[in-house]
Amino acid sequence: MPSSVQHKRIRKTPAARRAEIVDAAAAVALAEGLECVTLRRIGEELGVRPGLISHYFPSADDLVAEAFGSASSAELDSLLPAERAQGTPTLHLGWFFARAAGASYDNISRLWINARHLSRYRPVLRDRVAEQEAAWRERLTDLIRQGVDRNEFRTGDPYLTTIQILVVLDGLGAHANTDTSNRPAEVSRMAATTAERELGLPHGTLTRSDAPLTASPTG
Amino acid sequence: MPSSVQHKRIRKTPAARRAEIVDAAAAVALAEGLECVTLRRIGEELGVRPGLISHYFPSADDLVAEAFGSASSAELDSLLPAERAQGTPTLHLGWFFARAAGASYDNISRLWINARHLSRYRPVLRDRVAEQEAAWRERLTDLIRQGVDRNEFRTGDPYLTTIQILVVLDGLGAHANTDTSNRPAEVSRMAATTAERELGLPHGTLTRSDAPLTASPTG
DNA sequence: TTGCTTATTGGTCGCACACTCAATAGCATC
DNA sequence: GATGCTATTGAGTGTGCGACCAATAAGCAA
Repeated sequence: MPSSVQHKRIRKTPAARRAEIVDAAAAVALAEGLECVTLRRIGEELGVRPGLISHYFPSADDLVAEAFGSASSAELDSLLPAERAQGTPTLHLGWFFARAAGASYDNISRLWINARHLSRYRPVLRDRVAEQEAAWRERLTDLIRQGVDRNEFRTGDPYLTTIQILVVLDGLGAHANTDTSNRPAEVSRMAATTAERELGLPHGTLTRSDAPLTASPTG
Repeated sequence: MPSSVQHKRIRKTPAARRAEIVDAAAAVALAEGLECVTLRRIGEELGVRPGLISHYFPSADDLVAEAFGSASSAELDSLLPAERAQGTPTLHLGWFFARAAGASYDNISRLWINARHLSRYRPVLRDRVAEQEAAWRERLTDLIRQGVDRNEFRTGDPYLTTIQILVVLDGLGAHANTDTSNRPAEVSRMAATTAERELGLPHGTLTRSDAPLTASPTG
């Protein structure tokens, strides 16, 4: 029963192994933080020697950046799908805020704080953070533009509105590592409130309780 | 010329040495980040052996927390003085936003990101962050309450307004390690705009260009 | 089956970190 | 000027990290 330690080598294609490494790194980054994405830790996670991780990522910084990018873009796809099969922009925006205000979003908030801080020391990660920020901005802007086209939203500058919403969201997420428990409801609603104000929507439009808050807009 | 290395011991009182250590740690924390607050680094900063720092702070975590607390509370005193000798609440709030929106505030934003992230792993720091958050909230709430008393501001809930302002401020500060250069003016003004809206002030009241933006409110 | 490519291992090196503790020397006090 | 307290040193421990590299074996192709 040689199940505890792996002596038998398992040889995989570079593409498969690399994907496996990135997935593991993204999972560790989300659950424990980017500081825990080390050659040893990811190697252990996959039952593989640290040198192998080094082989696929000659610089550990690249792996950390890749872990963040992978986790972030996966979350973005889940939160704001690129192609929206069903539902109106208003509904999608409501779903977005419902999830972004929930406790399940805390891991993502933590990851963003983590990445924004670590950006200070790691240029590779800094570039990746900038790239992801652009991706989130673009995805949200697209949704707002579509809402404007359909006369659901009313704003003179969808891009500006997007940034304003994201600033509030960042501000709310900044405290993911501390309290957030005894936070007034008006504060938790701030992102949605901002969106409603800037998009000319009646107050409460984006936080209707009769909407299926937990359901995925595409599923 | 034994000027390069210090072989001569300089013996100070515990209180003086401790204060010296905390000051150096706070400076390093602000300039280079809390991760750089190490026994070696601070010892080198003071021309002293690392063991001495260990003597005053048996756990390095305590020093890191102290460094953050010291830097944060010093900045708070400078930004929102406890006793305001001159100027109205409106003027003080204007000064506050002027400084908080400037580039010189970036180091503070960086420090807060740093501390909020590191809180994830260090309970001692987490407590200190919570303490400082409370202090900032309290100081700003006091200012707003005073403005309400003098009929300069109009809000039903000074505490809630305070939190809303701080959330926006946190959101703006979150990007201190990345771009912030090509940020629309409306975004940079968001904190002041939020305050004006929530306090019933005419738009522009808190960002008047004729106010002495760089002067300290206490002299 | 044989051979070859290369994915994977195992071991090593240097570095930075916190922490411990006996030995030392500055300085106030007498 | 001698004495005692203790602030300060110096040396050492153990851990975890990234990086490097020769040796090995898995699995495909001939």
